[in-house]
Amino acid sequence: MPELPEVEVSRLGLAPHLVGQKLSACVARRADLRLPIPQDLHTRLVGHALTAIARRGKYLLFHWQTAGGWLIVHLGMSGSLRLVPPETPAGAHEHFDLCFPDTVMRLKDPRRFGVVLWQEGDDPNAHPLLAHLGMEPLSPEFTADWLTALVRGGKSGRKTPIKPLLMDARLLVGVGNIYAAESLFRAGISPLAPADSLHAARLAKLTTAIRETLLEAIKAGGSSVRDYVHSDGGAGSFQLQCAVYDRAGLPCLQCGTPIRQVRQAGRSSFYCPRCQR
DNA sequence: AGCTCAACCTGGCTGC
DNA sequence: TGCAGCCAGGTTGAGC
Repeated sequence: MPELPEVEVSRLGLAPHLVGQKLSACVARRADLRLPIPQDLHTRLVGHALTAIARRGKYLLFHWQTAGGWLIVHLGMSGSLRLVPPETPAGAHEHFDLCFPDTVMRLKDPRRFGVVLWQEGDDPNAHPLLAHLGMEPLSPEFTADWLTALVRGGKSGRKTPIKPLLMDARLLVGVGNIYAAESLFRAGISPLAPADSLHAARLAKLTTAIRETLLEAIKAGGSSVRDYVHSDGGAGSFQLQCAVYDRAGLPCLQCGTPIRQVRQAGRSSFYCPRCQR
């Protein structure tokens, strides 16, 4: 589930309940997810108050100022976080807890592609997994000029299809398979279009489309933030209507042409062959 | 340098 | 009903 909007919605839902609270326990029910879970988190963090929850790309960053570092959480493909009452028994695939006096933040991740890490010091971006991350699409620096320079970059421009380029976290963070597809539809650009074949005006449109798609998804999730964080069902509560993603063979909402599905860089892409060129 | 692909896991759906 | 096969919202490192 988790692309940038889902991570941001989680952050918005968790922060009011957790920031300022003192940690009473930290529980890891297994030694690793995609990577090992640091074993000394309990010792490091118990008794310290959570200072803030930030986000970089799809990473959630829990700042512990008095403990002198950051707890880094990535939800992978199947991860979700929710708040449960203390003493709630952990169910299947619920691998990690941050326990506070009044509530427990519980990480569930069936596929275990997620990550729980510790970064010492003031700068979470010093962590090797964060150090090479690209542009934040919701930052003011994400502009048509930036994207144009990116696709024109290198010796001869980037020939790669635009969709895998958008999903390359070293270039641009937070845009996964769903939002790449939806943004390209909104911009009227085929996912197959070679990146450097797109003129500035179309890239400007794409920049806007990406920002708007992400913001609308956050807003849609935001209206149900409490449900998301508190519900047992968890991740299902996002209301965003997809125009193309997972709609292979169904009529385009704009022109009625059947939505086409192709494979790019090992991932499914969905697009309208008439609306997107 | 730039791009594609396999691998990491489990669960859910489809089709025989 | 059972089971094999395939697919899934991410990321990394290897290989071409």
